[in-house]
Amino acid sequence: MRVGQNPNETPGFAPGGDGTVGETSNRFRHEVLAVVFQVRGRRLRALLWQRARAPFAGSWALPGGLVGDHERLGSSLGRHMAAKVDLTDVAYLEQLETRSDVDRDPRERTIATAYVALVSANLNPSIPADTAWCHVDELPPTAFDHASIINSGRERLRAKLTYTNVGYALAPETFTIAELRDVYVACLGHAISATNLQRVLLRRKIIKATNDAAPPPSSGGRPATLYRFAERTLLVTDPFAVFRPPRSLDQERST
Amino acid sequence: MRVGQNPNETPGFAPGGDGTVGETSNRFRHEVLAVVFQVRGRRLRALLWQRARAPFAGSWALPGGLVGDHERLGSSLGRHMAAKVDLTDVAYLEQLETRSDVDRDPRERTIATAYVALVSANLNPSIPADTAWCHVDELPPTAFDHASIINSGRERLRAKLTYTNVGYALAPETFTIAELRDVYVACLGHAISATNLQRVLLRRKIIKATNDAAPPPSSGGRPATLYRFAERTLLVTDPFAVFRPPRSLDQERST
DNA sequence: CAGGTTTTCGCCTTAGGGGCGAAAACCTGC
DNA sequence: GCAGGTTTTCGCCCCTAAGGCGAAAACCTG
Repeated sequence: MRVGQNPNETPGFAPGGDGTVGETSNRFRHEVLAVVFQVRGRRLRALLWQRARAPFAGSWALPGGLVGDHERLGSSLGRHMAAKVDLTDVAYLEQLETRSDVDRDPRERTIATAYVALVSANLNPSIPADTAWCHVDELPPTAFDHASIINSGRERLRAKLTYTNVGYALAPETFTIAELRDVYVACLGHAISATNLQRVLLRRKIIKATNDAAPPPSSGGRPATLYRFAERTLLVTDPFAVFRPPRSLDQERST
Repeated sequence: MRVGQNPNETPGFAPGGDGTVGETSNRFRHEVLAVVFQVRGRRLRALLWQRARAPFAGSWALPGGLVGDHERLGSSLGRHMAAKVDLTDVAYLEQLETRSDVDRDPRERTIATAYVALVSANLNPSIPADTAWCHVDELPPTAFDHASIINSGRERLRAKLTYTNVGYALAPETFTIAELRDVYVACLGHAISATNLQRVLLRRKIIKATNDAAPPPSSGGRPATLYRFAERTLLVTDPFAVFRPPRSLDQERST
């Protein structure tokens, strides 16, 4: 699979100019942005708010804001996100990337560091009137480079879902395999066999069965076992055993 | 495998203070740093330079520098790196992460965006007198938070080496399996069977044999076939077929 | 209790990776 | 030229992870 060039990476850069021409300040506004994902109605959605003022009045933007003088990026993000969503609902947060296009903000040059945040599917946090959970496949008109950032976030989420247990941050505390499948399908964008998902996640010891079962729907059916994630901190399952330390192989780290 | 908490991630943030107290400027110095990796003498090494002036005089630091008013991060990095290494030698560049500790620079608050750069093992670029290729397992005293950044870079490199073809940026144009094995061993830090490496990389179509062979060493031995990477742009090989689109499975993306 | 529905389990197949050990292809020294 | 040493390559077999499918289990309603 060929990977699209991330607009943030610059493999073929040129030494270019001096960078320090004329009167320079070399100080920049810095903002933090959050791509807050949640699965609602079997769709992957991102939290956006509608801008009232220029630039991009009427367009939808990621929650975030300017970094304060004595703030770290993470805590600044927390401060700004608190205005849009209950912070206790954010089960996972990870730095995504930093965007530096000179004119990404038409008012003044602003460097942005984006994060990915995940909210469990069962939560329904109260959000301000100007915000909405937008289906990532049918985004409304977006402001700045936020659409591109959302796409980066989706890619990150998709990747992490396949080789880590981040699902714990998206799924409810307990869930049936069918419900978990819906979460995975929404994030990955393609069909998944519930049978396989169950076997794989069980073998990897990522989820485990509880003693409870979910009541079957009114249409009948066998009651589904409730499962839960074994750990609620990030664990990665190494793929590709070639690149794992071998079980028995003479240590060839000669000097 | 449990993953250490990245110092950059702040899962349990608190809303905290206002961030905008007293006289605020909300403008920050921003620097770019490069973790330039190369495998030399069967060891993974990073390019560092020794600081002559305070702070951290005598300690070793990553190449980089301040971002100019009209520069993007990538081009700024190119400008600064050009002072330490020939840019045409950098075969791969990728943004790593952004550090924002308030006091990571004792002089003035400086936000740093780090990149990972890879240089082919066969190259021997001329570098200034104050720089050196430092073995990542035996780093000299380092300045700022650079040691921590180098470790993040190592982790990124290790991961990407296992599920992409980035090896093309570290290995020579053509190479024997034994030479390639040495590159992988240096980066991953553990023994690897040359037999397996060959089979796996060939099956994944990441490398392919040339018609040439390398002359055997004076000690004798069968001459080794020379291989080359099939592509010299980043390709990822998906692990975990569960999370791949199924070959045949009814599209369950019901609305 | 028959028929419908949903989940779960078991069996088999396929694919990717790992470990040998033999064979191939070169060297040097006698 | 040939024996012995060295390094690479290849073939054979095993193991683990994942996928497909169908039967069985466990519920519902009428």
